[in-house]
Amino acid sequence: MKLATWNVNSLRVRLEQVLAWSAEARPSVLALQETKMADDVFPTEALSEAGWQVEFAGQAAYNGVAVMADSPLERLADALPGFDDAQQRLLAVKVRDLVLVNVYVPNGQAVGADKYAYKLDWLKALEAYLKNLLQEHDRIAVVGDFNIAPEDRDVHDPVAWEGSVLVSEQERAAFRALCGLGLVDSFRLFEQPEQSYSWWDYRQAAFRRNRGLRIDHILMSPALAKRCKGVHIDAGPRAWPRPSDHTPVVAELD
DNA sequence: ATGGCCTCGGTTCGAGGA
Repeated sequence: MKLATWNVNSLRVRLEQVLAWSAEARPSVLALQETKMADDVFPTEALSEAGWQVEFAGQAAYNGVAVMADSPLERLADALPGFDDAQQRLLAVKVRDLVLVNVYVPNGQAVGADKYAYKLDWLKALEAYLKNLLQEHDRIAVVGDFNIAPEDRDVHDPVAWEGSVLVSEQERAAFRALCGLGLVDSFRLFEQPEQSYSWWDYRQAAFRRNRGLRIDHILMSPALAKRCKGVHIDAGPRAWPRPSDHTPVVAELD
């Protein structure tokens, strides 16, 4: 089975691309971020006509997460427990024989900004939530847009980016703390092309010049990682007309 | 280079993203 994640930067704008890509790639589970739409306008009908079961937790204009799958979905959580958050950034479901936690981690805007503090607080609450979840379940995948490039090799120009938001040491430490719970960055379980990225700025012809960051991730608990046969970034949709600035990341599991 | 580009809400531009 395939497990995929994609920040679509507006599901309203990208619905046809999501339908096209999912029909071609045939993931069993696809986690979406930045759907940017309220639940009452979510395109349930178009997706179910294409054979997908869906769960979603959205809001107008910003944020919003959703999961589509070829199998029944059971919602476990649509917010971080104990964290007062007006923004829809998390959706945890049971699907097939695993627990999927779909996250849209805050961007942080700039190191030291209020939004940066919110990002770090959010990541702390995520860590606490996942610590508990790992005590209850063996097979867990934590996927989505983490807005963190874990290492310099995940950054096209580490010198230019040094210390800035998405790569700062505090953000990277928060990412490592998640790995410290036993979760593994599944992409790095396998040999990968150098300069592999999942996001490219819309400006400066960044995609054509491959000036990107790897900030979209699929973390796996040990039991799930054992079943992982490969992970790749599918940069195809980033080259389509009117693309999202992110592209799908795909894991293959036994 | 103080930016460049894209999406949204709601107007004819500002906020937010990364």
